[in-house]
Amino acid sequence: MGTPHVGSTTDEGPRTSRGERTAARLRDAARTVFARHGYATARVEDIVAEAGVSHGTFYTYFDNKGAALDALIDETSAVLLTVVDEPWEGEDVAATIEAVIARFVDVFAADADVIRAWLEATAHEAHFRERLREVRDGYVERVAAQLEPALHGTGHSPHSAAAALVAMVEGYATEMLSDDDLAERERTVKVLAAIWYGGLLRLSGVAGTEA
Amino acid sequence: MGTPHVGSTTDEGPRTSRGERTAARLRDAARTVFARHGYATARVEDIVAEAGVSHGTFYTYFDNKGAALDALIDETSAVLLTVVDEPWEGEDVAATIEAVIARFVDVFAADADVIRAWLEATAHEAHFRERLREVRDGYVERVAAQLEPALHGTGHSPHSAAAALVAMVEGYATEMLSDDDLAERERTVKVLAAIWYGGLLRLSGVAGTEA
Amino acid sequence: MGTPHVGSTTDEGPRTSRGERTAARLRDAARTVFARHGYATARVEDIVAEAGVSHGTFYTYFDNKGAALDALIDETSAVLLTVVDEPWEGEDVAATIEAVIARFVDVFAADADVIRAWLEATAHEAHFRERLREVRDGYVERVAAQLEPALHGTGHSPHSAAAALVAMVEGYATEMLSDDDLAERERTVKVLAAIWYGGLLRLSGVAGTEA
Amino acid sequence: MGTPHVGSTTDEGPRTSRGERTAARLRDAARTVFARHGYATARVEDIVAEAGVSHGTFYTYFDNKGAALDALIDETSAVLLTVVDEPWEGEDVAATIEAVIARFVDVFAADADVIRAWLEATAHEAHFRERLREVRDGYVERVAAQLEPALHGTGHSPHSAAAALVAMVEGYATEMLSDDDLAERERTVKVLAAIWYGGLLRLSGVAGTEA
DNA sequence: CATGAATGAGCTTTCATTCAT
DNA sequence: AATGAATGAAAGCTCATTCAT
Repeated sequence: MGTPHVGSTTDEGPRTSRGERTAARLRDAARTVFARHGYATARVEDIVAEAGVSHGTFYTYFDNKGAALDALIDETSAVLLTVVDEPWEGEDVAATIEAVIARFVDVFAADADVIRAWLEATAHEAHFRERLREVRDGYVERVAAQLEPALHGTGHSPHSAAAALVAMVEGYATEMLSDDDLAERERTVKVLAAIWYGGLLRLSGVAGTEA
Repeated sequence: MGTPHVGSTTDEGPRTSRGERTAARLRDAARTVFARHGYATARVEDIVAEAGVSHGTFYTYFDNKGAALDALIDETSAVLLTVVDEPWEGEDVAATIEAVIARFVDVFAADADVIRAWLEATAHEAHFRERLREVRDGYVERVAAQLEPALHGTGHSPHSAAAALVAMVEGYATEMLSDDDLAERERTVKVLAAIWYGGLLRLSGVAGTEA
Repeated sequence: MGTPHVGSTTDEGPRTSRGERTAARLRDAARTVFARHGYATARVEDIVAEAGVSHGTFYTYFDNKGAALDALIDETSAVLLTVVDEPWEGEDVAATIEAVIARFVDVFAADADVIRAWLEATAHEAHFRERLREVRDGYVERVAAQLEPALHGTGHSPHSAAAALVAMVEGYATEMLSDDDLAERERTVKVLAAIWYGGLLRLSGVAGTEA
Repeated sequence: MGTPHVGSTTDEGPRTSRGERTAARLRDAARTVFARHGYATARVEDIVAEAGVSHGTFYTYFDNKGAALDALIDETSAVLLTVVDEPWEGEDVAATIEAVIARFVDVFAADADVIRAWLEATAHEAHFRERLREVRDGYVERVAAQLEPALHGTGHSPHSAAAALVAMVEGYATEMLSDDDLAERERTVKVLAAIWYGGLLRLSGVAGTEA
């Protein structure tokens, strides 16, 4: 929130409640417009039109177009980090995995628009590439740490395994999931959890000699 | 600019061998530049500078920037469809899966630059969105058909499972793999194959009650 | 470039008085530049230089070059239609004709620059062709209606006669008249009026057997 | 024919009969394309496509686009000058006038496409303005000379009267006449001749006191 | 704080013309 | 003579950003 865009040091934002309302309108508008056109193609004019404010007002709240995306990413990555930091261990491993995946899928589904714009922006701005690496490395490492004991001595890198599992969840959730079909979401979580769990068993050498 | 452009197969092009050489130079240059800047930020001027031709020459071969990406996608998707259509069945299921994944990872690694530009372009041009859906649906369906027998009666949708496994391979290969470390690539293929196979066992109900 | 453009009445434009001033400056500049180079060869850059504003400002007020000509045509054709609608009948036919012609010549002389650009533009844009036809048909029909009684039963079409007389006045006024020589203008009006009146007599069969 | 464009001193053109054929094809094509798009908007590419030759061939025959129009104007103005120089006096003045007008209208109708392109080109190239003035002055002066005796002592300038009558015929013929309706053409000639003759009577003071 | 006119660098695209083959 | 690829100087138009009000 308010984290300035790269190179900027001033904290954007309003001091009054009227200003807070305008800022919120602009964030919402930016999100809508990024979802509609993508980040690169979105025009500041579209955003202010959507927000119902004048052109100049945008720059009262953001240093530039990138800062608006940054503000959205602030929120999304905060939520993602929260999810990563939630407790993970549990009696029933399969159920724990399913719970973790469900939480991730929920976040991805809720913020898919922001994430897609973010991913797109990584293609042309190093700043967004870095922010993505930072957050993604965060949860890949967290997952890798969880996998460590199970993979110990198998020759498989926990990091690789974590990256693969994360790629699966992320890719499915951001690109293939329609954001309103709740039943589909539940089925998806079950499939992802099964693959994750079965994959882990196989990686750890516990199962998979049959069939 | 979100503006649509002409179809995928450009009728532009040379009638002489000199022209063929120029066209190839432009395609290579486009690829290099898209890899460097992303699609949206790439300028035609960058491409012609890289190719060592004049500005106008670009338009002798392509209607616009999008047409250049289309030409690259033509090649990449042809290769992808070839991989999809290669034989799939084999005595040893685990080995077969590993072989298939290895082929996919090879293609993705080889054409990661094109694919990343393509993915980015889906954000602002419907045309590229459609081409991606077309090709991706192609291999998701192919994979789903393979999974069908194993998942029959389990309540899991072959399509979802296929989408998840494909997302894992695609995501890992295009975003997390450095394109020159061959050893890393081999380890990765083993991990992906293990997850894929173990996940399948679990999905099909064969294994996974242990642990 | 033969490309069509937006309608005649631009919704572009200023909401402030400063903007109104800029718009007027641009209209004047466009007129000057069209007079100097013709429509096709005139560059937006010439217009903004003449108006003393930046390049982008032009597009705040007009969608494109054609819209600037449209704005000028709006004014000119409004004046022309006014002249057409002024009273026409009078005691002395010859004097009435002279008065009407004088009014027309005045308008054509005053707006010859716009009209010449307009005529030129009809060569490459259908839109201007249509606007011309609309306005010209307007006064040709008005004149034809006046001639009707006199030509009744003569076998001559009032429309043809009107078209011929209008062509004479239009052609003379826009192409052959220098716009500052007032004495020349007065002599011209007398000649045109004499031809018009004598021509009518002859067409109506009243005179012309002599000589 | 072969008169080079302004500034050029080489006589364009072919030495062989094959070359002559190509030149003719290009002239025809230029005429067609100028008629379709106007002079400014016509592209050399359109002309060569219409002629069925390659791009470079155009420049074997013409120094530039203007030279192609010049070649067409060469033909048209030659015909116009011929008409002007044809005998003019006759027993029956009214009949003579009608004959002269008929010849003019025929030429204008036949070459309306060239003339329209020529008129348009006067808007942006001084060269064509000069050629037009030259030819037009030619027949205006010729007509003025004919009117001289009749207008002597009336206070009306023979030049003005000639210019008005020429403007009428030119304007009507190039802008208002459809080029294929022969009956319309005949009626038009009668109307123009009547106005011309009646106008003259009036100008010379012979008639017009009635009505 | 909000407004919206003004800026101008930047990018795409076009097309007359040249020239090696 | 004919070809068509290559050139590069123009334009046109867009849009992030600034700033006077």
